[in-house]
Amino acid sequence: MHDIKFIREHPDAFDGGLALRDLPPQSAQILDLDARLRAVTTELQEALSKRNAMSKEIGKAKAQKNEDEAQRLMAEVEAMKGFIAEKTEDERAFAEALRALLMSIPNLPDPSTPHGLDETQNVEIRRHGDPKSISSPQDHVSLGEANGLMDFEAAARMSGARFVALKGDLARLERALASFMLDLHTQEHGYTEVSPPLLVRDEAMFGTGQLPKFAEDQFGTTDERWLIPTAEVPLTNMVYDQMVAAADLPLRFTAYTPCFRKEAGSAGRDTRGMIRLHQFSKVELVSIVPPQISADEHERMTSAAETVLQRLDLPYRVVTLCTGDMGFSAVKTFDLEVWLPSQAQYREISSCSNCGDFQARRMNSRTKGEDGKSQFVHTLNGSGVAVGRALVAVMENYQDDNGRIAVPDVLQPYMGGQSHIG
RNA sequence: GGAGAGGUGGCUGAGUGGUUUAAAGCGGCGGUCUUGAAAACCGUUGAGCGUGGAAGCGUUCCGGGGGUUCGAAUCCCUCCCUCUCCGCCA
Repeated sequence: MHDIKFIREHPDAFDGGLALRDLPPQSAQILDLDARLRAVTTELQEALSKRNAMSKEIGKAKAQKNEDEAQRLMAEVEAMKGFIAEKTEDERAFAEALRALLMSIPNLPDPSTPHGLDETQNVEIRRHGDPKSISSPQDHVSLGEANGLMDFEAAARMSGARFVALKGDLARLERALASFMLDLHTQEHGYTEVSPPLLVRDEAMFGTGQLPKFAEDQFGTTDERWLIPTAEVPLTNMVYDQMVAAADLPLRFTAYTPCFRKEAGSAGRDTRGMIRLHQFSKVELVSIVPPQISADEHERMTSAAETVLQRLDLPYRVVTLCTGDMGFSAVKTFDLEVWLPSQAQYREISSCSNCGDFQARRMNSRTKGEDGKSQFVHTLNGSGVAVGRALVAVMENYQDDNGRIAVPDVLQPYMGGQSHIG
């Protein structure tokens, strides 16, 4: 949600931000609507002011038993009713139109975000670890199915394409990964573990920006709720419509949840394996912070996510998303991409975004600044990390020539000391 | 699912048709006192929008939406949420 005052004062900067996302300028249309809204608001307020004053006179006249005067005034106010009703409706319509327009426009990129059309123009900023040389690596599907631990066919029979059933040690490895990540973030990075609702209302989805534009990507329920596409939604909405005490900030939440996505625009992409499913699990990180520290918190959060890959000894790189690849609500996004031997490339395993006050405006989540004035908080979210893809990465990077998978050292305590799978 | 009670500013909470568009308390801020602090006392303190150089003036907001009325926190309808009891249930 954009600040109309900012657009009034800096229309060129606003359109410049949209241009970075390759969107046409919209400030002129917005400001025209804003001007019409303000004109009708002024008209309405003048009429209401007059009505209120006369209503008080009626009260006085009645108290003085001056019925004739009261009747005369009542007739006069009643004559105003049509005008007030008309202007009230006009104001409502303009305000709704303006709101709908502002709601549909994505966040403005940070000046440091590189300009680009798509993921090919993301900018690598660092690498960590060297890919091991594995001769003719198998992909995770072959490894999993050979061991009888990954069953796409059973999943397809009951649920259709883009689902999987993990079994035995692989199911346990997924749980081990999640436990490891949660313990790391809660014990070393100051995050509070949350077990949140997985079904949310419209308002929550509007708050974080999935609605109104991206309804086709979401699974809705028959009672007008939505399956969460990421725990970012419930974790960020923990402060929905709240005045958060400054002393409580920053709030740092983490959760391990399933995520549900229709992948409507992804037909034909990543159809093999666990890379792109309708249901996957993820450990999410969310920070709610005072505005002035969100850039630092963004680095901190990214670093927390990186620690997961470092402890798992998985080679990865960090990229800054270009404007064309960045999500709707983000000001700036870092992606972590993990090395997948079977594809001989880095694939996204985490996305860490600073949303500035964009989501907070939508949620009406505020705090008191040092000047005592209320201000919108800043929100950040990041995967810490995607558990399904981490499972894929561990399988492929830890495979040996016989198709066995070594259990990473940090996961062995979560696997009852087991050192290999398969 | 059934019955009942509720939802008021950052928080607690009074207020059942008008002449204060929300009492009081807590919290916050400022001050007096003090070496400093605490306590006590005094003052001050909601948000949004419009208008204006500013002071100010106006307007909206008492869970959301709609209605009745000259006028609604207050009356009516509807939805949401919370609590209590009953039913069902992991």
